[in-house]
Amino acid sequence: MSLANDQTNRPAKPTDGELAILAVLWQLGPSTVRQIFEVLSAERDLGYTTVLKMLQIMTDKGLVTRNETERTHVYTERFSESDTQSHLVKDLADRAFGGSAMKLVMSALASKRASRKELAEIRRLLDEAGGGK
Amino acid sequence: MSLANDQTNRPAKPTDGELAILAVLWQLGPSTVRQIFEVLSAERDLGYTTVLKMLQIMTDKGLVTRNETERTHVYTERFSESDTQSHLVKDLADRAFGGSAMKLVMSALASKRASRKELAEIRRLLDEAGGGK
DNA sequence: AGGTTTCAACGAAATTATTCGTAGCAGATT
DNA sequence: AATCTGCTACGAATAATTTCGTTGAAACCT
Repeated sequence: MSLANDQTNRPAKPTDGELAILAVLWQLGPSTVRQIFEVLSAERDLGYTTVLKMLQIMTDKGLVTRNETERTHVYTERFSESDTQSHLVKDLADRAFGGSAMKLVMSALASKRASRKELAEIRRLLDEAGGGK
Repeated sequence: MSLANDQTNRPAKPTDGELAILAVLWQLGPSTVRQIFEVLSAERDLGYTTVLKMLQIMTDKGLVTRNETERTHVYTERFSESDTQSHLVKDLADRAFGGSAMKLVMSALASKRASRKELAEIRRLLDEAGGGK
């Protein structure tokens, strides 16, 4: 049996380049290489085939799926935005906050400004979390 | 003039390996290669000279400083734990949360459990943030 | 003094990530 | 049909990161 392309489990943390592509998919939804290239190349200088290659690698790793029914392939994120975000937060908490997501939260709150709506949402989540005790 | 070892500005985001070393420095304070090696090698398999080399690189990058007055050098973090953490949080917010640290906070709160003391601390920070409005 | 241990420096190999040129195919245009 | 355009596949170059073996010097111990 082949070992590549198995990908039943969540793949390793996306690299910076991969995350940049995922972020575009979160914005646009399922997209072609060209659509992703247009967004990314507006911000920084990179070639079309670079994006293509990365998407091929991400497909191998299982980070995205590819619809090949049309000649122009369409790529879709394999894991939801919030799911991936949670994993990234947990990873950072593990590596930089001794495993404490709450310390991470406090660090973020200590330096950042929040809108009224965001503050209300945070309080709500806080009440939920506190209610379980 | 030499370009290496200038390092007046904050260096780029530490790599995963570098962050692992910084985390040990946060735990132990100024440390020798051997001390750091002992901590890291307990968790994963790596050689002494690997740690040494990384610390030499981190010194070049300006992530740590080195005291060479004794034969056994002593390494110290160049930026504080909380400063580095803030930068990492901001970086993740930029890359994975469209620049919103508050979305990051909400993601962390949505999936994590907090202790009573942590919740109280978060509420306090929240009140401070809200008070400015 | 001679042998052993501990250390920093260095170079380089191995691994992982990023970048893109080239080739070939398919569909559209002339 | 010949040409042009847009696409995927592939290989490979480059860059960044991680790894560690070897060397030589300093400190330590008979």
